[in-house]
Amino acid sequence: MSGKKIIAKIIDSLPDGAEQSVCTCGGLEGLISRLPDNSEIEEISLIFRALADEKRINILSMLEIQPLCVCIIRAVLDVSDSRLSYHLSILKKAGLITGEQKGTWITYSLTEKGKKWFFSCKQNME
Amino acid sequence: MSGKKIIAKIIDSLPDGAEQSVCTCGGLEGLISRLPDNSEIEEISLIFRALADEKRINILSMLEIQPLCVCIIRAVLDVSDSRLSYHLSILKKAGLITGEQKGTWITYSLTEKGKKWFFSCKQNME
DNA sequence: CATATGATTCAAATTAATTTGAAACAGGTA
DNA sequence: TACCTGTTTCAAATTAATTTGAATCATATG
Repeated sequence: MSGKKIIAKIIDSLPDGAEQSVCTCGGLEGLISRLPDNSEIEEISLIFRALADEKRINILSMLEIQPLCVCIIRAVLDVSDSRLSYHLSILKKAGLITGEQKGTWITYSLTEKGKKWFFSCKQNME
Repeated sequence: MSGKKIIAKIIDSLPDGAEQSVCTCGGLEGLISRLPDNSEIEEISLIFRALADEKRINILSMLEIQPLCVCIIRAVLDVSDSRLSYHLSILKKAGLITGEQKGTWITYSLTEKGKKWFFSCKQNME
């Protein structure tokens, strides 16, 4: 079934007058065409899922002050090693932080992406 | 146990040299004092949890274009009524959208908060 | 090389979020 | 009133995220 036909079918299922209410954007078709594409939506929600945890927000808050080794983060947050590693890995996968080995220790810091997102978060909370 | 004593205990548990690495922010104590407080952290993660879902990002994208009734959103996203209601309720609880009854229909739109967060999300994705 | 320490990985258990379908609710109309 | 339609609510089932503790890895040092 073609795109046009699918849209026609959707419109058909709407109550009377609903389609007309979509007036400023080229109807249902215009609406659908202006949604972000799937890969972008996936990337956005990967980042938001990474940000959607209190421990991880605390980690970002600490790293915004200065790069820190795992043991300091661990001490401040009072969590187990493996639990902290898990949260760090989520932030790393989302591209918000990066870790650099320095001898035995690993020092984490915000990436540019991490700084950008955390900064706008802070702004929006003001 | 007092705050100072707790911090002293934490420092005690750190490997040699770790505390000295926290140099630019007044040591562990300075670090802890600069973390956001709990209520703020909770509010932030409520918002991020609301944003951490692909359907909900799509909903916000649609509402950014114009206010829409439930049946249009439902048609575009192709989800069941109850599933859509669930996602709308999450966004509403986070204060990102608001619904206004217009006759039989309910029209949802972005709140100021919703616009602010969604805008900075778009900016960060550029 | 053996050992110690900082950090990660893995699988199992727990907890939280999402989906589903049935039932209920609310406004409009005959 | 009774009914229809758009929407929400609820409980049960499913799926995803998080936590836990043991095992492993990696680097430094005796």
